[in-house]
Amino acid sequence: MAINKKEEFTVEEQELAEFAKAIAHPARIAILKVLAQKQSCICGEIVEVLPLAQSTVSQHLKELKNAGLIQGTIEGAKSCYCIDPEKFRRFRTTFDTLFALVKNSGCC
Amino acid sequence: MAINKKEEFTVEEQELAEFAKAIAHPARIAILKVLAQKQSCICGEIVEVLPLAQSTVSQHLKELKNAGLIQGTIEGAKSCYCIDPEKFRRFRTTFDTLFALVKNSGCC
DNA sequence: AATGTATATCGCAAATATACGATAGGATTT
DNA sequence: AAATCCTATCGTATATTTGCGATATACATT
Repeated sequence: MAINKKEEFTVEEQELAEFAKAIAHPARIAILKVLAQKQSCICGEIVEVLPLAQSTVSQHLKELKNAGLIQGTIEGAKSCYCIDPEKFRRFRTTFDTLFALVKNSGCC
Repeated sequence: MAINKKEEFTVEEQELAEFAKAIAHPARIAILKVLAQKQSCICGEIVEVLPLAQSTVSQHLKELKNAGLIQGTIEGAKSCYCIDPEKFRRFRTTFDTLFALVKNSGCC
């Protein structure tokens, strides 16, 4: 049981689900907001602002990076994370495709 | 460990995370598409189309219902599910608020 | 009343996510 | 060179999600 059946859906469905999962936690939304506001990309500042341990924040950053919504590069001793607006546009396009289908759906 | 820290974020962040979680699985996206296309709301047809057991589909429907993205009413012996466009608009608005912050975010 | 049909829920197993402390390793500072 | 700082990763505990079969329930049909 609990076999992974995700592969049996379309690529678009899987892609949108992946994006959605990336922002399916308030901590990760908060991280994105911090990155957007600061315009710069200091990891340590995120840890300071969030009510989570450093290791937990690092894990959330990794998930956002895996989904492609942020990029991370090593900047000397520190790590520099920043939003990938391109991927975010793709996220919105994919979501809007679903929304377009759904928005005029009548109810019984 | 693994204490739930979600409460420590803003209501908006929690709300968007909830919506996102609802569509964070390809099966649930597929269900929404079926409901949107058919315009009517027959649960049995969803089970036929998806590569999942009836009980699993029922569970996914429950999660979509909990998130408010669909409504479900008992229609005789059958159950009638349909999309709630109002909630979906709210989803999009909440997402767009994040997107607006993020879209012009420069990178290092 | 008995049978069949449709759907929800229970109980379980496996997988994944969440969270932390400890630790490792690479820079920077002293 | 040693100490310190920053961040990633490992190990671990717990919680949640995913999936199914079996069962219960509610209506429909015979």
